Amino acid sequence: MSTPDLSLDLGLDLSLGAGAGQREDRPGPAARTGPSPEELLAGLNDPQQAAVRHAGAPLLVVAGAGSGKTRVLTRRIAWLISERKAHPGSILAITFTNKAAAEMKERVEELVGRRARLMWVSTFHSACVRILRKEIDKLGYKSSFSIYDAQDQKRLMTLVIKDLDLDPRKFQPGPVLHWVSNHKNELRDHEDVAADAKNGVEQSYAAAYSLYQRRLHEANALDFDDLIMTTVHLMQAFPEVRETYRRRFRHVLVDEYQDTNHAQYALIHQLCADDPEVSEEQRVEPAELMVVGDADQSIYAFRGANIRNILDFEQDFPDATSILLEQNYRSTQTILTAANAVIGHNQGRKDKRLWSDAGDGARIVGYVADDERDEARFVSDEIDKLTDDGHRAGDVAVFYRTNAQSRVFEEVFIRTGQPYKVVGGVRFYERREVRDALAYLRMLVNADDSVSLRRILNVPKRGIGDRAVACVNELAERERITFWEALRRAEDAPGLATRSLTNIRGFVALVEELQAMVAAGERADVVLSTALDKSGLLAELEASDDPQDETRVENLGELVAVAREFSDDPLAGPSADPADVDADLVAPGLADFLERVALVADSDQIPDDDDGQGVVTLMTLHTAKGLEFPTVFLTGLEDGVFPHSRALGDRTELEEERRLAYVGITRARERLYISRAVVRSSWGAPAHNPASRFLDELPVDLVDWRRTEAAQTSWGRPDLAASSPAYSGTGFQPTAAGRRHFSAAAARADAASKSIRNRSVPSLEPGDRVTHDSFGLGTVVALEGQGDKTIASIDFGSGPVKRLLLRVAPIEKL
DNA sequence: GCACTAGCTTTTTTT
DNA sequence: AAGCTAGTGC
Repeated sequence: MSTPDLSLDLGLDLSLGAGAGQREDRPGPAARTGPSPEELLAGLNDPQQAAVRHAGAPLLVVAGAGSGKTRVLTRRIAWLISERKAHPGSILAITFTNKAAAEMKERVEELVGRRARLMWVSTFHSACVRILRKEIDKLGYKSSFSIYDAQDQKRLMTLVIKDLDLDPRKFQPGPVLHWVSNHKNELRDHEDVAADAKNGVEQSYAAAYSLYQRRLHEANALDFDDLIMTTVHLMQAFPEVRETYRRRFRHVLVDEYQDTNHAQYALIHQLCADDPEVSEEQRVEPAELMVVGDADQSIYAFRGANIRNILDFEQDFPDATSILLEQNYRSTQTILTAANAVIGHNQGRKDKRLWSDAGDGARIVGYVADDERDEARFVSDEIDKLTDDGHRAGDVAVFYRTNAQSRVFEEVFIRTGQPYKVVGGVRFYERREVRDALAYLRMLVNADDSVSLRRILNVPKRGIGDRAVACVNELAERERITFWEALRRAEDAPGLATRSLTNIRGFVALVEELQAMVAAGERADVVLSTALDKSGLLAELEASDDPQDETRVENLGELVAVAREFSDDPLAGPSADPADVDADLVAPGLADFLERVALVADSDQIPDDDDGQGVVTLMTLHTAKGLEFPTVFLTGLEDGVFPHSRALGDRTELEEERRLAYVGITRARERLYISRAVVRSSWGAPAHNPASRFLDELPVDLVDWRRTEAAQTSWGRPDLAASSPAYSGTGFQPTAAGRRHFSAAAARADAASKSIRNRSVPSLEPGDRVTHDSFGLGTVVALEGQGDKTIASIDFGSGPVKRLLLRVAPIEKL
């Protein structure tokens, strides 16, 4: 098997050319001599140096939070290239996000120069797509395959369940897909699963898996899990493909190894373990493997990550050695002690204690809020104080367990004028109009993509309804052709109305015109704007008087801008192997753009730290992984919220929540704030949540409680609040989550409601002037409800009229 | 074929 | 609180 890639870089790699180091336009990175060994090891402690220098046997680096693993990874790659003369094209580094990949590449490039671009630094998914684009024709797919995300999967699975006539109450697309996903992560295809089905229910699930997979294939599409599973199956089925990549990648590095699932493990194993199918004389030394991870930060078991991969590394790869990094360079000792204390409550973990010589630093600040709004106000006030003291807002992050919790922070931050950015949540690429636009593009690249095709067939409305679709579908099935082919031959469709036929012809003409543009290699942004224009999608939204559609038009404009930027970026194409001859010369195409869009992660959207003051970043704890901030607010520490209610009854899930807490705490460099709300409205109704059990696991003396429950509930009579009789039925419903803590929760709730009742509800009338603790001066517009359920609508001048529950709102009548 | 509505599920975390 | 489905009336 040849290794063509390795010889192709010379034309590109200016830094190897004679005298290239003298070029004055690009100082530093491309320096001729490259870094000295001393430079590459500078500032690293002993175990870090050992990890950089290690050669030979598989290596596990157990890297505690903040122990400098990114540095170790980048230095090691630079070391491989510059000291061990590894060819950059022979290095495969797997990171958890695209952003991490880009940063790592950049840093290595700073160290060893431009030829670093030949490395593969990417996520598992991107790397697999890259391989599949080249090889998947061997499995009967076309290289232009679509990548289906959760929404596409759901749509397809819904159709499958319907087609199989399964009881929709017993078989919902969500759970079925989850089940399918688990099997794919275990590398079990639909045939394996069908063979093992033990009862009727399992047979139905297996049948759904089967048909779902067939539909995917017909649509020339793969879902997220397929990307990994198919790559592994490809290598298993085609030894020559396996050998190509085994020969090519001499060094494989995997970050966040604790979050790999079985399929990802198998992929690594294919590349880095001995190949039993190859005879002695043909045998190639397997690639050198280094994996980096921390079992205490494993937080993705819910999507198939297998913590055993890291725990069993030494058994899985014979001769493996491991290195432990315990010194933390990020946080104060106070923060680390807190983190150690919490994670110490997990059972059966390898003991590991982070330490720092950065000093104790400030105590952790705690706050018990009345409700989630009060909590957000506290956070906002504290950020205010911090920025007054000269801290940058960009150094502050607010973490929460679920995306829905971002809402209150947004509302309060808008009020207080605190600039912020929410990472993740309702994602840009998941908005309806954006998905419509992308569906056009996807079916232009891959006309078999029936999910996309069906999505846009009648968007905007062009008079092709269910009836017409059914007729065309019938034709497609009868003639065993794709839905798109059937559309083109719509005149053969049985029972199709003339009117529908005309409309379909119009649609087909539109698509063919756009396809011709794509075939001619037109830029992604140009194809996109033409599609928006000629389809009438944009016109329909512009003509609408729904105010939401205005935003939609803006979003589409934004999408065109993203596409333009992408098309202008010569390094953008993620699917192009940088070692391929002309990869550097060919502008990224429409397919590359779609791929980028399909594989973006939330954390890829984190704003770059520009030199200004920056803005506060809001995100879930999961998204926060791998990041660090000088100041961190860890919010919603309530049993039922964090830990999440669905984890409360299960020890392993609870331990995963605890690891999530550990991740959250260890993101903080200098200041950590923890907070919870006594009352939190979720799903409309307010609920009383007991304190998170994780709070009890923190050493008491580390936390400076600014406000405690006693302070808020007693209203000057702490003795009474503490000893009040249990639950008095004032509308309080203990959540399922809180039931275990029933008596404590009940006592707290009772105390809380007492304090509220003790507080005077101001009697107001429309027209009254009031002040609100954070919204300021306002005018009462209307009142509804009676007694302590009274809700006042108040206009605070800026923004929409607020509806506030007087019982809890911090309002004073003027 | 389409617009409208009532009712239902949904949220845990994400590549 | 919002999006999606099924059902109904035009």
